[in-house]
Amino acid sequence: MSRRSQKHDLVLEALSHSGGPMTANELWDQLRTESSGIGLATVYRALKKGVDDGELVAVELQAGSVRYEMADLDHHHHFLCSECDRAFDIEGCVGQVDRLVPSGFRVETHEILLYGECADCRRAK
Amino acid sequence: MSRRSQKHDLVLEALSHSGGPMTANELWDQLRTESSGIGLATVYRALKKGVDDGELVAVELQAGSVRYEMADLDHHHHFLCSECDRAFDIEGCVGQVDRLVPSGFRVETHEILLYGECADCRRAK
DNA sequence: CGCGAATTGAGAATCGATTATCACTTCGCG
DNA sequence: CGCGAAGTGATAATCGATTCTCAATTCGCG
Repeated sequence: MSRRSQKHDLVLEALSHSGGPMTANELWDQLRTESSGIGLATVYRALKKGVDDGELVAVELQAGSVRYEMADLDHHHHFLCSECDRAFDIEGCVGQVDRLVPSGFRVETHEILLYGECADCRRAK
Repeated sequence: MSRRSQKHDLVLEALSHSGGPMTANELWDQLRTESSGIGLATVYRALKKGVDDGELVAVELQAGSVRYEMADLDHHHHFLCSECDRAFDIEGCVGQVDRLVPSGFRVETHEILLYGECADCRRAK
């Protein structure tokens, strides 16, 4: 269960503490200024391996940016701040989502995405 | 209220009949084989103008692809087929979505996205 | 310590999506 | 018909995201 390398650990570590899914770039920004620093390529490598190993999942909330989150989280959804562009996890789920689907279709999963302004950005005004 | 050109009409026309939001490429594929043909650049121009004029809205359901739909549709959501990658409109909405949001956040809008297999793809098996 | 394998970082290369360019065509109108 | 403005299409250029390359570094282990 030990992770292969320190840098990969850094990435998974960061994701397990973040309050929401992060892009490669966000992770890089955060990690490169910390203690040891990290290269963008390494962030991408860690993310890819994480997904391959089933530890991470990719979430696509926007065109142009794939975010990643830990695969073992409970069912939840996301909030995307239109101001700072950060994504936040949201607990809970509304019921009966699946019954919206037209007959003949088969639902595998669903995503609920709330758009708006996060607490930090509201406070900052 | 008359639209500026035939080609722009073609694009809006196609979108008003599609059962869901479409990408520039999907529109191009569909329109270039029809009667008059159309260039990809023109599709993009029509989409941009449509959004600027408020007739179209962009919907981002996936990383890497922006789709467009008519702006005057009733509140609805989307189904994305994991097989053929097409998007479909879904009528209705579950209630109380907004109450999921953590305190301090302000929700402007929301999207519900169902993933699965569409009727056509299921039938084709 | 000392070697071979794996990891890393910086930057180049690539990739798909979108936009810009420019010569040609079409349209509105006198 | 004849002109100028607007629209169009093919393709080149651009853009941001991601991947590749390769030399340097670090790690596991005898």
